[in-house]
Amino acid sequence: MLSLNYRDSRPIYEQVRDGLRRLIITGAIPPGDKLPSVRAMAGQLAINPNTIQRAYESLEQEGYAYSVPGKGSFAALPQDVTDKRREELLEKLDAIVQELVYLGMTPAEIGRRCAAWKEETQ
Amino acid sequence: MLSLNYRDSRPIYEQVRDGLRRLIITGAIPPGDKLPSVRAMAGQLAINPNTIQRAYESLEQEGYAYSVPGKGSFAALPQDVTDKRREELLEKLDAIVQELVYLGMTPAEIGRRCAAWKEETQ
DNA sequence: CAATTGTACTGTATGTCTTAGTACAGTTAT
DNA sequence: ATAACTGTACTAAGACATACAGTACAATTG
Repeated sequence: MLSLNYRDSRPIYEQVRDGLRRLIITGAIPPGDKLPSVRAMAGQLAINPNTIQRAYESLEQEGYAYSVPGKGSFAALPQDVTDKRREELLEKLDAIVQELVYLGMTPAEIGRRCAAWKEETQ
Repeated sequence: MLSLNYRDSRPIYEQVRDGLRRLIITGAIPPGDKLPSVRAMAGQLAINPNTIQRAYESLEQEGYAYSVPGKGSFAALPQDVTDKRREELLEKLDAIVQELVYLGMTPAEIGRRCAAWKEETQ
């Protein structure tokens, strides 16, 4: 379900959170579906349950999950959260385009590359 | 010349390095030009000289600068470094496009936005 | 009742970041 | 030559984040 990269400079709990966010946004984990329990996820990834709990807390604070004591944690994907995420990504997109332009690429060239983007190439 | 954001989660030395990289890539600091001395830069930003030295070390390791003991540190922008940077940025671009597509935007829509990018709007 | 769930603690170990201070060799300007 | 600069290399200390270990409790489920 998820994999950790210990060469990555990002903390483990951020890798877990970002990985789950990706699975939720892509629909791999539909909203309402139950996430693995804190202890199960920790055992599967061979890390401390506290680290998973922290990842779930962060994910819940972002709006991509909610937890019910005694029942479990569940995926969520409300409209306002996706709207906010889209704005964040567009800001990053603009910054990257700007630097690419300074590095010699034309906006049209970058635009063609984005428009030609295909899911199966990823 | 540069500004620090203490709310930013990135360490200071990375902010300095990234800021200088940007100034060099955009041409604000032409290759061969002298960067502020470690101590001058530290005084201007009101931080420790060690932190600036670390930023310069990192910048030099990336290839955007070179240092000469007794003389100073200087900007650089060799072709192979810009090529590598462009590859890094294109990878990030693809990842962002992928997520934007899952969030409902079409590749064509994203492509148009990039193609319409204007420097003066930044 | 027993097992599982999320949650909340305490404590410890480790690594990174930053500052402070000192020192040395090379370069530049006086 | 002398003084003032330059990059560079250390040590030491403190603050902070990360991760792990262990324990505990209330709510839910079988």
